[in-house]
Amino acid sequence: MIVRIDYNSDEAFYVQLKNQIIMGIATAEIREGESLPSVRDLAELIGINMHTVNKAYSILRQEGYLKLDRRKGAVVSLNADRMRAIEEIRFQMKSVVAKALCRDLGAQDIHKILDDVLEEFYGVRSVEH
Amino acid sequence: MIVRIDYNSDEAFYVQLKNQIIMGIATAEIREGESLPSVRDLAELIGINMHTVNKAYSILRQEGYLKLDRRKGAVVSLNADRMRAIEEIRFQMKSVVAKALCRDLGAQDIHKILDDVLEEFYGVRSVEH
DNA sequence: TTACTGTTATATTTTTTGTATAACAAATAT
DNA sequence: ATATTTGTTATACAAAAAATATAACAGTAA
Repeated sequence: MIVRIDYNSDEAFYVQLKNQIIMGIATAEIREGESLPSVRDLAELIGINMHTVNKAYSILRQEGYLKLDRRKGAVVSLNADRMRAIEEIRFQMKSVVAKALCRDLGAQDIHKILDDVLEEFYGVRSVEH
Repeated sequence: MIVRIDYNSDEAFYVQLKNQIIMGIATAEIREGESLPSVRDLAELIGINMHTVNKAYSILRQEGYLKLDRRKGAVVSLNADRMRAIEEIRFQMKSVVAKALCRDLGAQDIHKILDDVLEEFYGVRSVEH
């Protein structure tokens, strides 16, 4: 699992980390049941504070991506409220579509972009989800 | 143009405002050449500070959604670098797709969501873009 | 003139973010 | 049993971002 923090980004460290872990789960780099590095290890690995990693992990648990266990550490466990998750996805999709429409992209154009991104993901994924 | 600030959101006021204006342009509630309320008016209308509105307007200009004119105020003017805009759209689309894949949504499911959102937009739009 | 535009400057307060040090309880390993 | 490692919590602090407040300027329009 490759994690890279962009110090020049306008996104907070914990947000970048959170999103990259979601990417890792989506691409099956990290699979359900597997553990992530401990908060201390990952913090030292990427050169940030322990509590920043802990914040990302906590939010990922709250949003239903992880299960935090003292025994095994942070384990991928996708048991979120699926309805709530899809609502959030719709909300974000709406934002993307709005920007696309502003640039005079049509429905076909946006579907094409979605297909490109999907292909990018499927190409990376080692096993079907 | 309806603008609504969610005080409980984790998004900054100026980000919420920025996104809602983009939505307004996408749905053609505000059309190219039309003016938005002045920074002072909009600030008072939604109950936030003038500078917060000004920040949203400035960023929207920088990202190529508005043209700011002392005469006419903030005018919708979509003359952004299209390549750059589409890159940004792809980046955000990638984030959406990642979350969707984590919830075991397939390509068809995501295309369906996209279609729903598009229909929502087209339904609202008074004239073709 | 008078009033309105975006814009800039300055200052202050509040919130968020990131870091630092420390400790606790549960589980694991040696 | 001892030592180590887990997530977790608490506290404190510094830095940055966000939001507000007041004021002023230059261009425009009625």
